[in-house]
Amino acid sequence: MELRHIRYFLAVAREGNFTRAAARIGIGQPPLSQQIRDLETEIGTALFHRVPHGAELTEAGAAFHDVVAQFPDLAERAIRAARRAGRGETGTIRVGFTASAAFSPSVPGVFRDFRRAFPAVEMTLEESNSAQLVTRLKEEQLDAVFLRQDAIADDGIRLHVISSGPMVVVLPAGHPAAKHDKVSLSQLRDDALILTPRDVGPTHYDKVVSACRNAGFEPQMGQIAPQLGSVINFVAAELGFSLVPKPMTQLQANGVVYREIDGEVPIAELSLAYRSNDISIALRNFVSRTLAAHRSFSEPDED
Amino acid sequence: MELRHIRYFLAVAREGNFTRAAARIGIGQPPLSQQIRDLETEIGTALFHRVPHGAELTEAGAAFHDVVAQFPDLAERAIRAARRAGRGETGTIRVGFTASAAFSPSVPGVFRDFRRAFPAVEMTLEESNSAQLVTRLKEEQLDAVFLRQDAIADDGIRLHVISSGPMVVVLPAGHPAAKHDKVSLSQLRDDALILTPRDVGPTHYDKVVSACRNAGFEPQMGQIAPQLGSVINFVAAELGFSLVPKPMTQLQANGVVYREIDGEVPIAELSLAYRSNDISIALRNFVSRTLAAHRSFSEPDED
DNA sequence: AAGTAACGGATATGGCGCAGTTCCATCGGT
DNA sequence: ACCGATGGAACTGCGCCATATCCGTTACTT
Repeated sequence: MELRHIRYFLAVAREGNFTRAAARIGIGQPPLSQQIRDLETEIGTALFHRVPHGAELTEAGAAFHDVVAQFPDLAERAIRAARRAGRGETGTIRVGFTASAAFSPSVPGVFRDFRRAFPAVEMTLEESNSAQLVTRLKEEQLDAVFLRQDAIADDGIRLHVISSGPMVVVLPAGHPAAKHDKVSLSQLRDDALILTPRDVGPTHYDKVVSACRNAGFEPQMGQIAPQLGSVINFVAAELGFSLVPKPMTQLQANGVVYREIDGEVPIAELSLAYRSNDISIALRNFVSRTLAAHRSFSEPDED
Repeated sequence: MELRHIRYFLAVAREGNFTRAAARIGIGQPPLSQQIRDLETEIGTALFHRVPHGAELTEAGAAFHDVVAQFPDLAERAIRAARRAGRGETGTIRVGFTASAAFSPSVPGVFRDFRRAFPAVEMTLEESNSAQLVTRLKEEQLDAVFLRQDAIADDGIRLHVISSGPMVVVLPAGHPAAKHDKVSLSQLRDDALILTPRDVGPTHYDKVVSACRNAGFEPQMGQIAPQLGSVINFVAAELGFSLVPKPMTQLQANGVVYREIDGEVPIAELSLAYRSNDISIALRNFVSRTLAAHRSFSEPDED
């Protein structure tokens, strides 16, 4: 028995007449009659009761019909499912991001854009710190991560810098330097520097420490902030200052101000990282859309 | 796409290897490779990722597999359903019977036997009087009926007498004639005769009246009993006597005795009636089993 | 009532395309 | 170098479809 037999059977059942069914199918009435006869021989019982004006289903035919009626739709569904999967329109991708990446204007835009383009792809999001994101990426617990890092020392991971921008100073509102639109880092040589632990975000840590050294002073390490939100809170508590990527200015708090840096400005990169092997089609779509989106608005360079 | 393609696809998916799959199917590896290639061309996306040691499903292949994996079982189920229906192993039959038919030893046995032989046939049972059963049979509300009638004047209905037996007298325990093992009907010439209305069971009615006339007296019509159970109750109330088929003796009541008839004994037939056109296979099976069962124990004639 | 036409299914025959066989080349892994 | 696996090419046989025709039933006309 083939799907052809089922299609022919259903056509006759629907028309109640071999001749009309044959016309609808696009073959002649004699081969249709023969194909149904072959099917009845294979099954071993008549499916149609031939009458002068056509044919009616027998009880066996009705029982057969009850099961096979769904075949055409199922066959169509199987083909559509394969096609959609082949285009990456279905599947799952697990994306991680750091807190500061989330404040980037483009990252939420990428999520929104991708959901709209591929609503049937299940995209799960997970916020964590850079080090943990990289670990989970390597352990195949995540498929892609946005993080503020411009390199990952692992051949199995691809990393694209998708945007970059200046860092800014975040300091207490009552700080003398807060009166100025721009702040020279050297003005802060006597203040404590608040950072997240180096092991959770080494790239950011090292860039901030280098910026201070380039401004001529060794930073006095202040309170260690467990996460980014804590950095802002500690600054509000007048425990010191910090440097953050400019998009962080969205995170407003009482007693906190952001100021541009007068002098050499450290740059914060935003990157997309993913494993180089075993990329799903959905992930491939996600990466290419993300890179395309950032090519369109990351040129020319912002500063 | 045909079921052949699906069978081939599932075989490769299962084996992870075209050569082994071909061996399992019973064709060569090259035609299998070509058939899968044809399927992939029709769908428009690769279903397998060819690797040195065989083949793995792509995401499209996995999505396709999720839907088509059920096809072989569904195809088998359709064929089996058709075959069962063709053998009358499924379907519905609606059987009616009179109260006194139910007291026949064989009728419940027929129901039990048929249910065991064809558990998937839905058999519904309905008790009613003869006239109503015949009406419902003609109106296609019932498929077969057991009734105490030896003829039905309707060419569209087939009737088989499946058993017959003597009637017995039912009279009050205190009746003078109750002292004897056998009772001559003429002993009851002065007693009232209790019967169900003629229009609900004309055959029984006429046979009883004839029996009285053959015994030399015109019966005095007593209380009209709306149904058979009422007949026994009225006799218990000493309102008169009646004649019933012998199996009715199972219905015992205080103050009631059954006595065989001394002299010419009227006979009660039990018949199976059904329409002669449009017989379902399940009904055909039911009728043939009922007739076979009664041929085995209705010979020799009981009396 | 008889003859004729129309409708519908089934049988017979021939041809073309497809599925399967056989042989062999290529590639990757051991 | 050898082995296992896939895929290409040539060939063959079978199955599906088209065409012609027959048979049975029903409806219509005379």
